[in-house]
Amino acid sequence: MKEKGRPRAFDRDAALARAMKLFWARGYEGASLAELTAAMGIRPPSLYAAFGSKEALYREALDLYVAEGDAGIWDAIPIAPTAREAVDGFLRATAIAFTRPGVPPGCMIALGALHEGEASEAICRDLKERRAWGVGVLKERLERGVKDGELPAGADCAAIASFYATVQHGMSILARDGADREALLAVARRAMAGWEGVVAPSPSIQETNRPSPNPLPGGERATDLPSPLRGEGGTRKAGG
Amino acid sequence: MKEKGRPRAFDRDAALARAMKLFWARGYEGASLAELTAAMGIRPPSLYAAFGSKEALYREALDLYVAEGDAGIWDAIPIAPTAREAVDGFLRATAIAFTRPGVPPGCMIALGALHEGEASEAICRDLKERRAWGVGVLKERLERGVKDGELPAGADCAAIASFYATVQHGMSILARDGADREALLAVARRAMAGWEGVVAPSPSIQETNRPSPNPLPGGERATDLPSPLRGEGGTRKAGG
DNA sequence: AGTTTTATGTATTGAACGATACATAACAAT
DNA sequence: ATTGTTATGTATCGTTCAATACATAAAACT
Repeated sequence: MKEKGRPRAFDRDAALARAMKLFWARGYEGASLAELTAAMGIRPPSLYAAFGSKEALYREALDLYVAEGDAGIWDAIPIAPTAREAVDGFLRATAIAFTRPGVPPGCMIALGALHEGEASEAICRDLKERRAWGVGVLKERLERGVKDGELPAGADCAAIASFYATVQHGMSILARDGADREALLAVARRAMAGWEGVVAPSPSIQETNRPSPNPLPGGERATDLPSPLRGEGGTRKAGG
Repeated sequence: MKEKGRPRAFDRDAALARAMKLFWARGYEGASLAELTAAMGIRPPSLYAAFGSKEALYREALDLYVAEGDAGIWDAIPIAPTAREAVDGFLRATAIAFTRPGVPPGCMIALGALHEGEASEAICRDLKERRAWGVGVLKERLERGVKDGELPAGADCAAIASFYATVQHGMSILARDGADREALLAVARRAMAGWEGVVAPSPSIQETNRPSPNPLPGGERATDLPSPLRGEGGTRKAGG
């Protein structure tokens, strides 16, 4: 049975895909209604009738990105034969996905809205949760690797997952800087080249905890707040 | 000798520091003139008289960030006794700097303007160049490590530098997600735990190049463009 | 045919954007 | 005191923002 009323004159899915690519390229705030409607080939009332609001459109765009825009980066992780191959495949797929011709470089979820006060706060939270979801996917596969005896019993799977997710997030910025596929694959290879050390338990004690005398004169600068950063309270002068 | 005319009634350096922190927290486009003037305690004409424009203010804010806002993350790299300690100190300093109380989490340069079409294009380029500068600092220290015999002769210093810079960029996003200092230090430790593998020549051949049968059915998804992403040309209907 | 329902195009809304005009205030030089 | 110069505060400028009012068009239902 058909719908009542005048039928929609545009392809909703196609318009959504166009919107997704624009949000992907420009971020949530960076994509204006004028640009969106132009890219989607429709006028504002059609957009609002079909999607509700800019924010609702963005959420649908995010869902579409997860479903079809990320090239299945995460799909192979749970079913990879080993944790190592899971992470390796994940990073390789990332390098390829972030440099596909015809779509914006980098990850829509990693780059979508990184500044506080930006977007609708709810969108920032949504993106953050989706990033956390990715870490969880990695973590679960790593934990299975421990159960399988592939990884050492004391491996900190949450920390390992966080590390590789961090590498992947950095690859988004690398891609935005114009790095080509080979450059991203090189990063992926190097991340995997460190695998044995990364998955080893307590890398802090095992590898990197020599007292390490800070060679910089005034070595506490990294913890102190330099003068221009200290002032916090309002020093406003002569109220209006 | 004093200046002619009415003297400035506000502390230019303090106002710039306030502007820097707001740009740092919100990004270039995310910081509005209204917010900036409120944070700086001045009115728009004073801002334009003292700094010229929002863009010029941002450039000065960037310079201030590099001079005093990044907690000297890069300063120790050239003078560290070994390349390994240089990178280790760099990542540790990053973890500390990105989680300092009182300043926004993450890096102003990494997060400042990541979307195309955003900002003034020139600012995107400026930030990109500053990121490339950081990679260069790492690369030069690594090359000295090769000369010193600390690193293997065939080490690809540019690729190693790119890898660790990528990790650092990812740490900005991790910090924006609210990760605490210990979480960032854990990432830094794991990045260093993989050091031996990362700096080894040709990690692709040595470690990670087994044929790796893609376990995902339809394994080419990562290279194909799924249907919603294919349409590129304008299919606009019934022009206005 | 007439009513109901939904979609579209034109035009516009109030708010926020970056940036200024203008009169006045505060200094140096004369 | 007068002039020249720079800074400040008030009040905007024109533009763009996300979002709609309204009349019309195109379908289903009666």
